[in-house]
Amino acid sequence: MARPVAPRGRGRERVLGAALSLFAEHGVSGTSLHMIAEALGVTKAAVYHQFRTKEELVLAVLRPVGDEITAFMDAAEGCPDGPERLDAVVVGLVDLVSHHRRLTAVLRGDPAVGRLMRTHEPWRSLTPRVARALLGAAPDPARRVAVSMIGAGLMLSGVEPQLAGLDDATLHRELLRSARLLLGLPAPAGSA
Amino acid sequence: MARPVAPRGRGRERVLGAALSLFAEHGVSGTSLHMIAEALGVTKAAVYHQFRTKEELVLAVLRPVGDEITAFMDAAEGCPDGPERLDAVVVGLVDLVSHHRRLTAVLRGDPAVGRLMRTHEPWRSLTPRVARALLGAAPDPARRVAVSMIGAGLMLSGVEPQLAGLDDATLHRELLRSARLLLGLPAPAGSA
DNA sequence: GTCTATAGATAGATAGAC
DNA sequence: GTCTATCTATCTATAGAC
Repeated sequence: MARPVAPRGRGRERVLGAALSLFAEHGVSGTSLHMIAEALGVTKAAVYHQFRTKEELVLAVLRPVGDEITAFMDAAEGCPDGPERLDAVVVGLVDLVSHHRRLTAVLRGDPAVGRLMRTHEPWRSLTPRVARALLGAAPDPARRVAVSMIGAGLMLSGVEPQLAGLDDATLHRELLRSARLLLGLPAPAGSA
Repeated sequence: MARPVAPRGRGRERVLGAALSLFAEHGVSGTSLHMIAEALGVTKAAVYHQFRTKEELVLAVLRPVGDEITAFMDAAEGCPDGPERLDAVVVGLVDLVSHHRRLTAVLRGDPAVGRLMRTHEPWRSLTPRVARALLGAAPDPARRVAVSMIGAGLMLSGVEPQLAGLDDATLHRELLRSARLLLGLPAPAGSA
């Protein structure tokens, strides 16, 4: 409709890349538009040409993660409730962290991002869906704590210096093992 | 020595309490001295009378946690290296989180605090001590991931909404169970 | 698409009166 | 110990030239 076909050229992607790097290092609140512009060798005004507000920029940075979560949640909710669906969600989250190691860390940690996610789609509806899938219908305290630890551990693993040396495949394998262990999920038949 | 006996009166404690609440809700970077002063019904200048800089205030807020970590690390390092020492450190950390539920969340998450801890004592020397005790001499990837998940899970549990309803004792029990599970530590004989 | 320039708000921090 | 007042720097955001 009113949306011009190609508002997202090369410039837009460059801004998103620089913003992600700086968000991961300094947090969203600790990153100014001046810092982003400086990293690109341009001025703030050039960044504002691509994104009308900082909020819009943050949401654009987070968007690939939201898309991927939506995709695997749609798929997981296709199978009946139970351990299989739970495992599918866990695998989806671990895939996500492996694909976007620095990006996922932006989600947790900064309360400003948390507020953004509580007020904007797709996060507003996505967050409860994921929580519900992991917790089940009537979670006991043990399950609540396990889910909390998995969420925190997955999201912060992208910026944990101790894990920086691990390659994606190793990180994926060990995160999945730990998450399944916490949830009491058996390793599937095909795994080593 | 040169330290006057009572620089820390009631006013100082009030500032620390308000700062902690706001740090836990908005993060350190997201909390201004104006917000702290407003919560106390005073002006910024009154806060600056108690703490010369924001950095000094943040370090003062974190101090009780540093003291407690120092104490249990000193005790744990008294016993020989091995599963017993490891378990002692884990118990110390879980105790800590239960004692200072909101406070521990300030430690992780905000990169500004991370930088502060890398440059100021006791954190500068304390952080590697804890990491070394949890990781052991030659940690494999599995151990690294488990330790990372424990660290993230413990520290963020204080602000996780899903856990807000749990009382301290329940939180303590379940965090300890999960942490031991991840590390392959057997529950001690006396536990239920 | 990028720039200069600037507005308006707010940050951390200080000076000095009471 | 708290205040008013102020400084300086930086923040988000906008206007308008090139």
